[in-house]
Amino acid sequence: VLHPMGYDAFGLPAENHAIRTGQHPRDSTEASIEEFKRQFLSWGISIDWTREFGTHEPRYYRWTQWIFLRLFERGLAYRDEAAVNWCPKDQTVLANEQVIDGACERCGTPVEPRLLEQWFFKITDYADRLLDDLATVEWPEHVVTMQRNWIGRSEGAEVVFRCEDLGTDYPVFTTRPDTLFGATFFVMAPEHPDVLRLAEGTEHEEEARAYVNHALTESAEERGAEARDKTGVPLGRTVTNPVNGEQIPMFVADYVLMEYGTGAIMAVPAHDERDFEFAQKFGLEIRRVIDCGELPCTEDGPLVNSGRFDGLHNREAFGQIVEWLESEGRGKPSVNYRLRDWLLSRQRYWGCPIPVVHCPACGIVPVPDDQLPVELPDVEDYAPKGRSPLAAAEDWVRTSCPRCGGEARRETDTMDTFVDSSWYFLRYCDPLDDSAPFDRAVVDAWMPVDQYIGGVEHAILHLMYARFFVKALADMGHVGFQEPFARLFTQGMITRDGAKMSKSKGNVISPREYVERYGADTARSYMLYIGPPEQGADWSDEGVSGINRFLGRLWRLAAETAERTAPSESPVGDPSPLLRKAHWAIERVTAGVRDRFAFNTAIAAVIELVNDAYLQKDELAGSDLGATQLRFAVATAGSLIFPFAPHLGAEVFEMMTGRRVWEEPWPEADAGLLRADVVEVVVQVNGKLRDRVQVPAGAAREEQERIARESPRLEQFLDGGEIVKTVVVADKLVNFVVR
RNA sequence: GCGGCGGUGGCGAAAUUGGCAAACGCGAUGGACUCAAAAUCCAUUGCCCGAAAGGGCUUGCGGGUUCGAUUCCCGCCCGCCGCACCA
Repeated sequence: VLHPMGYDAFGLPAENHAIRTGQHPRDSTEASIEEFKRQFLSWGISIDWTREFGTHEPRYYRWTQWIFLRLFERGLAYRDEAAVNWCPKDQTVLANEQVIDGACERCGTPVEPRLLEQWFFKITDYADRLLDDLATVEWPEHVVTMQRNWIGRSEGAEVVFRCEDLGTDYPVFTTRPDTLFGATFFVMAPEHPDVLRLAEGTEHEEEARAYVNHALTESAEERGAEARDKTGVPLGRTVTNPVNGEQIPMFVADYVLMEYGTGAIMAVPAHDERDFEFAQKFGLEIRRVIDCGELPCTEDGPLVNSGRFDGLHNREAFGQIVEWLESEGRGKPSVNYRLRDWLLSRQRYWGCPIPVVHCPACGIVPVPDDQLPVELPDVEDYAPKGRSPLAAAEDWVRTSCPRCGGEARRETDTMDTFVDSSWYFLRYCDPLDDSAPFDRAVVDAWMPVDQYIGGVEHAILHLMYARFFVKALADMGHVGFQEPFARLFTQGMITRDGAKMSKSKGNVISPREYVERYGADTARSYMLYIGPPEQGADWSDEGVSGINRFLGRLWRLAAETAERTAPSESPVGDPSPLLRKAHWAIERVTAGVRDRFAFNTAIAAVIELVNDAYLQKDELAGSDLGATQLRFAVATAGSLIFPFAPHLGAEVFEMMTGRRVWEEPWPEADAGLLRADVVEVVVQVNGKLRDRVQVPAGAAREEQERIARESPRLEQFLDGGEIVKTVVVADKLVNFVVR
């Protein structure tokens, strides 16, 4: 098992903290890392420290830049002007994935649209593979669903509507080509470049201009507000519906989005709720073309009012209409995605510099590999101002063009931190390599990660970006696998009074306090005992004392046993109930941890073992045979609790055996001792519990039924009725069905 | 609206494949030890009726399948999370 530790150190939170406290982000980041490390050590967590690194170290980000250049060479990193999400508080651009309900993920400020030159990764090229390969990983269903929805693949058709007045063609994307005969109007997004040109010279020109201007100033949040009334303005033009030649009116309306499809739609009010609402408001024709339910209806059914396709089921008409359009040159099958390219440039200081220079003669020129890393320079003022603070480092910015040698300027944007974290797991495999990001043979040996663990908050962002990086690296031959994380476990979050812990809310529980008060063993065990790890929990102090008491009990039991009994080899003689319990606990802990991450019930099993030992210790300590079994049981409790409470577990084990638990193999349950000789069998009448009887384990069905039938308490419940059926479950239960 | 997860004692929770509902812990109550307290140890603790023996009820609500349902199916209610005018 590779057990590394590292720090995703670049980024906005680190920088904002530094600005607030007036320190250089490097200093505050490194101080935080020291504190983290000190805590990990005090918790007694086993980590391979030879592999430790931070993503802010030049030795690491040199290779982040190297990967960027490889993506650039393949056209997977490109620069483009785009309407982007701008956070006015953090003074930076955000990725789509970092905009939550129209607000900045980091600070909650509503984002504004801005048109800027930015760097993008072409993740959309991988949309289909990112979607299809979800079938090859063992991930929780909800995470797979979230990724699938985020990619948002829709199959449909592109259909061309022609505006005869201007002589221009407008393609639209539709998932419902079967409803084309019901298209009674046409709508464009306010951002569509042709909108104002279309309205020009018509009676609606002024109105359209005002509408577009207003729409462009609105934030995504305002515009996307739920249950908002449909608005729009006619453009005074028509387009031709290609299936029937009808002239249908054009509108501009903000319910159509420029980012999706072509920024224009055909509207079928009879079979689309949004178009229906718009048509009602503007008094437009609503024409039914599918015989389904009450309008608007999106159900299936036979076509009507659809010319020669009448009577055909809409699912069949779907393909036939597209085929016909294609033969006429007015349409073709098409696939659309919700996924957008990944905007990776940030106008901030504390990030990995983008390794390119801008040359007046050669344009954008990549920095050659042998000049990497492009080191982040120290600047006086790194507070955000809308352009990157690096632009102020004039000495650093001015450079020569690697291609022509002339004067050039460095790129001053830095990378989104998600770039840094998209390949760190590869570096963990080979962290000391200074000649390459990693050696392919080493990475291929370790990867993919057999068991990845993280919070659901990474379901889309990190987990999508890392998958994209691995696929791109695989295509370039740098790695020999397609998916980075074979199995995923999403642990829950520990909240405080139902809220996420945060310094600004002042509701942070520091583990340090508990380590100091109770010791690391109690703090660790309690965290794991509080509930199932996938579920998360609200923190409460109630219960910490229970675990602390238990560990104290185990300690005193070991001390007393060491005093009262002599060291011995493995237990011999007839098994006591305690010896059986010890093997039962081995099985519970082993299977629970291995198969289900059921740490809470694993700890409960060890508690049961210790409780039983308390009740049986006086009896067992009295005989030589019993003493060996008692020692074994206590030593077993020590080794089973070792993964959770390592300090105490190791001490207990050593007191009982004189050996070091971490040098021993994990205990194995003796299958023979897991099965009792006599089992308690439940006796039911009509499914109701009426008695319990002792039956030899593994008894024949007839034998088990006979013993149950002889139960003295049974008679009153049979009450003279006739037994019509008897259900026997071996070693468990007998149910008499009485009429 | 769509998708996902969840709802079990006073509380955190457990129940492996449809087979004893509530393991384990917290809290509470009683007892032992102590001058006393803390710590520790022992016992009781789902709800209702009953002096007890015993009986009845109980996994958000209503149905269903089954000898038997916390578990499977159908229909609701509530909570949390994600997406959301995606054509």
